[in-house]
Amino acid sequence: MKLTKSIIKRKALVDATIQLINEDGFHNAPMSKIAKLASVSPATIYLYFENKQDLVNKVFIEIKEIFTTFIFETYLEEMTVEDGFELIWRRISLFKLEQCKEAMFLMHCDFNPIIDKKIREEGITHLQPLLDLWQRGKNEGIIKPISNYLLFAYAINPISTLLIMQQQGIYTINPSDINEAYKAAWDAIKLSK
Amino acid sequence: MKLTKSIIKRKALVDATIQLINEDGFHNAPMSKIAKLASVSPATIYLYFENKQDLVNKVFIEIKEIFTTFIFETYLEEMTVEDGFELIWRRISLFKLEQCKEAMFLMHCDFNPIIDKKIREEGITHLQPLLDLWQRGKNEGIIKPISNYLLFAYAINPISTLLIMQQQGIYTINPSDINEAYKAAWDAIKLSK
Amino acid sequence: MKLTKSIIKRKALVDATIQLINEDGFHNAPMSKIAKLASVSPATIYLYFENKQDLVNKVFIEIKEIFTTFIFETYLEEMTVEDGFELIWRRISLFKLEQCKEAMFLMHCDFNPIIDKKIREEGITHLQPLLDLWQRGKNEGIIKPISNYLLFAYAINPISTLLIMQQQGIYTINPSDINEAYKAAWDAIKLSK
Amino acid sequence: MKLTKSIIKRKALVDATIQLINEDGFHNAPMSKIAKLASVSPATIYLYFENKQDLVNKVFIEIKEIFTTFIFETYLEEMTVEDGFELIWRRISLFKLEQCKEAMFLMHCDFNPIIDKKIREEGITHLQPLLDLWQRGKNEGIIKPISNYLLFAYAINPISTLLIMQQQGIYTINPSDINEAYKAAWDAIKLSK
DNA sequence: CATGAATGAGAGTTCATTCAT
DNA sequence: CATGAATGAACTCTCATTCAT
Repeated sequence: MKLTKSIIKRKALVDATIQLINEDGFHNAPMSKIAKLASVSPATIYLYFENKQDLVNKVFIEIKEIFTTFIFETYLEEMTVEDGFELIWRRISLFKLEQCKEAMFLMHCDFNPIIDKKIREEGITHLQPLLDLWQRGKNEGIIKPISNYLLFAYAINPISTLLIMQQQGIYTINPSDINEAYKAAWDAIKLSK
Repeated sequence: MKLTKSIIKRKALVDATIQLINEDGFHNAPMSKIAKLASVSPATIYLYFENKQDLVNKVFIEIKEIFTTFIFETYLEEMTVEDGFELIWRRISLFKLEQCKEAMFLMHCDFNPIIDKKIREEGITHLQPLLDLWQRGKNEGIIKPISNYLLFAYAINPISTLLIMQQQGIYTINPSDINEAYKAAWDAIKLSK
Repeated sequence: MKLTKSIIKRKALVDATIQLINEDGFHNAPMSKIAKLASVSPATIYLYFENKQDLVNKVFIEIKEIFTTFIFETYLEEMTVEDGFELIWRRISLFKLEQCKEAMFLMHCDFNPIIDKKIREEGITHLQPLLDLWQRGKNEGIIKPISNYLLFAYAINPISTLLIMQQQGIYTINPSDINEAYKAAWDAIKLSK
Repeated sequence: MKLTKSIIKRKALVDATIQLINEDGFHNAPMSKIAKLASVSPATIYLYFENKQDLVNKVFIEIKEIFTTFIFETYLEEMTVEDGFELIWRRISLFKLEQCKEAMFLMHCDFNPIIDKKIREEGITHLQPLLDLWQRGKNEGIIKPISNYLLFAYAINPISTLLIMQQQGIYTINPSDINEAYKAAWDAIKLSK
């Protein structure tokens, strides 16, 4: 796979978009600034993307894909519910902590009306293998028989809350937090006897 | 008497700001649109607020104050840790579900760089009575001995996640969810023997 | 002559106008600022003046009248040309140095297109007694037989140049300058044998 | 070649600025009007200048430089004091009469608080060769031993007064005036035996 | 007479987008 | 493919003026 000049430029644009929207918000991330950070002309953006909306949409879709691939990369359907959940949970946390620029960008888009409604309406369907695992857990009496959205809100999203607070400079996540966070996530959704 | 008119106009501006920033984001909520929704001239905004930044800052501070007052209104320090926590938790949920415009606006501001850093840096200090309660819970061996930020992320914030998803039209919270959510919150932070 | 409340307010407005236009220029001297400095409501200005243009025009005319009255107050037509000129010259200088706010304001208006053309077209006709004196001086062979405008430019206006430079903070007029200035003025216009 | 177009547009903007500020004053010379007179979009101004203040500052500095270069272009330090002074004086007059738009603009800026203080504080230092000449004249007992600012006010600035009056339509400079003006200037500053 | 509140019109400025090269 | 120059539209904000009281 040859990395032509074009691909490099496109990548630079995607990275610049992520960085600037994270730092300054969608407003205050003008095309000219994005272009400058990517070291291209503003006009060049329009060779790769239709317009600003399309740029943000495409970046969102691509990053989300990378995220989804990453978190399920090591997951096997044969795993037990608890093992599978922990694995996925730790992959998600790993991604959010190590690729936090990308993770922050996804959260921005989830929350702000900056990407097209249609794209955002997919909701949590990209987590399908996790949803399937939870279903299995419910069937086996291991996971609470509650809505997937509740499970998501209590088991998956809190780590994002921590990340946001860290990004805002009001909290610093330290290594032991991760284990404690996992414990809390599991306690929140597991069915106690 | 003379103040009445002013107060009405100011209130209309605050409401318009909340609604438009919720719907369209800070960008795409131009002063002219805010003015029109509040049925005043754009110039009138500047009689009540110094500029757009000041408008958003002030709305944030005022709504946050209303929120904080509301959630602790019925709380008494004599309550047991578990009773106190449940009470506060339910007041928070009640506010977020019934005054969801205001709640959404607060979340917008917590996440986006649209209000001044100094104001946002207060973090979760406005929840002081809850933090004190948690401290008591930790001392009594009832609450997990983990960071308040972790407790917040797992016990308080998930309800916001649900609200956002509902606002986005991808989920509808139903009455039984609230009880299940409370159970999950408590399971996540309580110290099991 | 009773100083009613009205007259006091009008005077305050005139003074405020002079001060603000001197300090900040016509632009940057908004009606609201003028009103505030005069301690009245913006609306009150319109009880005394038709609009901003009218305000500036009237202030100009009134100050110019005060100036003209002052500089000829002690002049007698029986004086010799040289005595009469020196007397008027020194009265002009005295006014410009001691009532320099008012003097600066007149200069502003002479130079800027801020007062109505018709009013400014009067030119130097308000100096009629001086022009008459110069005519006498020309007839008597004491003053150079050149245009009154030239005489004005060389004998009267330079003191304004000094005042402006002082106001700008690039020069400080000291007492001996006045005598030297008078000497230069006289040398410039007197007819040498 | 590529720069040509830019230089043309920039020049048009500078000219438009001079003309409009002369005619209407700093106030009443809105960017939109300047743009229209220069036949460009308002936004284009901001490609060449940071803002309105910067535009006026830069125009002032550039015109002043042209003026200074012009008036000393034919001057030689070997000249006698009287010859040198007459030469410079006549170059100054020539510039003010023939490039009167530019000359008027410089006067506007000298008088009004429309350019930055720092730039205006240079005062008459741009006339250094003339100031040196005057010093020589004082040493040789040819020029009155008085402040350079007095010399400036009486020998150099009066021609501006005439120009202003002409611009205002209340006087018309005729050719013989120039010689008479020079005579008056010299009489005002030369030391009589 | 006097006012504080209100505003329409227009100021300076920015920005997503286009186009000649 | 890539660009710098250019722009119309829209933004935030100001101000001379008015009006209900």
